[in-house]
Amino acid sequence: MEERLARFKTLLKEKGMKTTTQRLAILQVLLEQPDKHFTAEEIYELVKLNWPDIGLATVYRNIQLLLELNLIDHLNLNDGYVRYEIGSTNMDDVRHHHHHLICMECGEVFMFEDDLLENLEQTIQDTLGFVVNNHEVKLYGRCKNCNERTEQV
Amino acid sequence: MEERLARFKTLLKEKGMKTTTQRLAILQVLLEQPDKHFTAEEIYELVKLNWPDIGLATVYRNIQLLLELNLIDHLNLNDGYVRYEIGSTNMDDVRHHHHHLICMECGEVFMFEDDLLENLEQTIQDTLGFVVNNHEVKLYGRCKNCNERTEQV
DNA sequence: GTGTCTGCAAATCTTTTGCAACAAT
DNA sequence: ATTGTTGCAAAAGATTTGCAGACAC
Repeated sequence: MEERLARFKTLLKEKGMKTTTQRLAILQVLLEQPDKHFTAEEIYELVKLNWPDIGLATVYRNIQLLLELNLIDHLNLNDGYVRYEIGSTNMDDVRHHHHHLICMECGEVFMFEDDLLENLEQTIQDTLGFVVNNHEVKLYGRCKNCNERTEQV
Repeated sequence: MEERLARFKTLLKEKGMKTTTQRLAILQVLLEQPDKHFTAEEIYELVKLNWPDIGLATVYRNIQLLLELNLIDHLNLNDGYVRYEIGSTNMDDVRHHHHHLICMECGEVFMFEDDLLENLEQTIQDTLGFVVNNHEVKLYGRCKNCNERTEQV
């Protein structure tokens, strides 16, 4: 957790950018709950708890920065908000493909890791000449809790 | 192609809704180019060619309707627009899972059919109790054309 | 004729941008 | 001291909504 903050500071220095309290606070919020998917507004509210003077525009600008530095990923659930979560790429550049299970009943989002698509990607490359760099998988359905609740009726 | 229009009219009648020229024109645009992914604005422009008085709000309202009737699907490329395409569910309720290959160089979107995820869905159901109804897969990379163009440099 | 639908304009809502003050190096 | 960054307010841009007139049935 701390290594990510340190890495962030290094990256900023390399790019001639400044290490501000707001920047660190925003990344910290994402780091603290790695399985959450926050909207910009939610990040704003959380940072405000410790830093009441932060502006929403600052949150947006720094989310953009964190995306460019590949420290966070974005997730679109098609509900009008873009959500953000701590990135999946480690320092050793091993990308853990994690995907999302979205419950259509309660809206909860679960994550799971899987590299099953690698065969498919090779097939696509061989047959279509399309080289796949990254993928995004979302599975929609009903989660365990919601299923159990229904069964009891 | 015509059967879809007929089906649309039937569905409208069943719901006590009216068959308007605008509604048919919008669906027609989507039907005519099933491998395109139009934004609302693009649909609006295309319908205007034959029906210059249509309003953008009407396009949005009827896209919503077509989504609810499951006649079209939406696609989000994270560029600020939602795109729409003719749905994948046939009259016989067989869902052809088609996914999207998005070229990060030229922006072109290709489609491919695949049901490889069915094993995975069963595994998820068995291990997590999450029942998957639908899925969305996007693969990002570089298309054949863009790869060939680079090789020649 | 009745009730839905349309086009227009205004409103909404998320995200971006301009700018003067401010803070990090 | 210099230059990037912030907070605020205004702008932008996609989508939605209210309403009076128009159209389908």
